Amino acid sequence: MSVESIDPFGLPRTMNHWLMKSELDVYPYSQLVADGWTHWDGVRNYQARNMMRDAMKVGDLVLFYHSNTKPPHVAGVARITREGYGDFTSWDASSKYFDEKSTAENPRWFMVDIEPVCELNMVPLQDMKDNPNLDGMPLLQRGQRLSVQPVTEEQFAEVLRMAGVDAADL
DNA sequence: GCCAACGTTGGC
DNA sequence: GCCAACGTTGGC
Repeated sequence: MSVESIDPFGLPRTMNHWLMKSELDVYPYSQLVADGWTHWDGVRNYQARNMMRDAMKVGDLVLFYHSNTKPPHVAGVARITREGYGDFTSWDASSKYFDEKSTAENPRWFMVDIEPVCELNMVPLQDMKDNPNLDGMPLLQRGQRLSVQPVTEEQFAEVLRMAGVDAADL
């Protein structure tokens, strides 16, 4: 079964699901709620960039994951509100994410905008590892460090179920 | 604090 | 194009 939405041309398409990592003490989910929306800047990994530039679509849902905390956990759901565009911090010389090879005319790095959808009861990493329904989820693979990852619709729904939420209610 | 995994850099 | 050195990520 696939979730469909309507694209600007009125054609149905399959919606994608994602997981995005944020360090709890850098940008927690509560900050996203307080801000209302944010641009997801500072990603400097080509695989992650390619997903943001090419694959993330408005309306796609995101598991918001807190890394570098005990326990690491999924904290909420977010939604893509703007598709990939040049990460302006990459051509801002005063930014720690500055990259001299990136310009506004020819961006090397991309970002998307997201907004909060709902906070979740914490779903700890260990609980996801212990759940056989999540076998194969990229986050749980050994050595997986990507800060932006795809998840299947089934995996997305299962994580929400673990938090006591029905994905169909979003 | 440790360290495994992995990406990037740069000499050759 | 290879690969050693180095830096980062991120769980533990």
